[in-house]
Amino acid sequence: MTEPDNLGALIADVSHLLRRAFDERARDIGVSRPQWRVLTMLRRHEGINQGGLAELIEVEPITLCRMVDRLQEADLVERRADPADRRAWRLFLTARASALLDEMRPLALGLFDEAMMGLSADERDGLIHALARVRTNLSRRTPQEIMAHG
Amino acid sequence: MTEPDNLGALIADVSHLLRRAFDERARDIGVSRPQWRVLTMLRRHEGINQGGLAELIEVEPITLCRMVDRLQEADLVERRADPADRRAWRLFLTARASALLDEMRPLALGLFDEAMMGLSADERDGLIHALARVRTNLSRRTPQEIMAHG
DNA sequence: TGAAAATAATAAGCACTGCTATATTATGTG
DNA sequence: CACATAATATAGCAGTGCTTATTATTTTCA
Repeated sequence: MTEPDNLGALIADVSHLLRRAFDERARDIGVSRPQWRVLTMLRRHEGINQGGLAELIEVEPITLCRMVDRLQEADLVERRADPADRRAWRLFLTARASALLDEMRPLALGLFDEAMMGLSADERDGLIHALARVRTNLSRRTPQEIMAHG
Repeated sequence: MTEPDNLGALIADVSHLLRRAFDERARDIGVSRPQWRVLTMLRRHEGINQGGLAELIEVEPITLCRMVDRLQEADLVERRADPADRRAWRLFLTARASALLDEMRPLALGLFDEAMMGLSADERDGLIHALARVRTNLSRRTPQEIMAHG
């Protein structure tokens, strides 16, 4: 019964549909999926600098820089001067961002539950395990780094 | 060994990494992942009109309209007047697009193979099956439509 | 039959992703 | 001290995908 389906089309479709579904639900909150990636990663690494965070989410430093511009503009991220390195900013979530992440959490859980509807617990585990492997395969970071930081 | 990983972060990461990997490899060819979605879908439905194709790839008509603008500009898609409905365009791949899809094929297969490296045949089947289910869950189209058209 | 409703495509404009190439400033090393 | 390197930023490009509104055409039904 498995479709003779092409993994490429499948992941392209799923990622498109998931983005749409996420954005629909998050519209009132006003955060995109990539921004949410930044915020959740930052929550686990408050005080990190931009280069480090860029590496964690695997975008170019300039890309993160501009995302942070917008997140700062939206009062979600705060840049504080690094006392030890005058070139660098240290990044922090604002209170507003923490509140927003709390607000989004049930929304996200609901969405992912909806996405996995009809899959057994074993199938869900298998999916998550397989995706984690795919992530490792495509990442430029080492598996250890991913395990350790997200 | 399964990570206590959040499906949302996982799919967000995988879809980001896959986009990056795809775009890197497709750069010389000059087609983005969403454009490739349009072209491969169109190959199976030549002569369809814009509204129909928009529905198949699940974007708004205006979104597809602008994608077709660019694809037409790049000599990849041709708009022909519909003899039966003067409001509508019928869409066709150009010879250049067919050649390009042929060229991309091994590239895409290689990428997806790299993405699934280390997964057994059973795990790959499971992944594809689970993703197909997720796609159905998130789609606005009926499962029958998806099965029938892609 | 002829006015109203629906449909196909598009225009204008917004916010965003993510990139390359380059510049600025600061740090560290031989 | 000079030079390489690092952290960030500016400018500009091409693209996604949306909302709202407009034009032309076709369909519906009173």
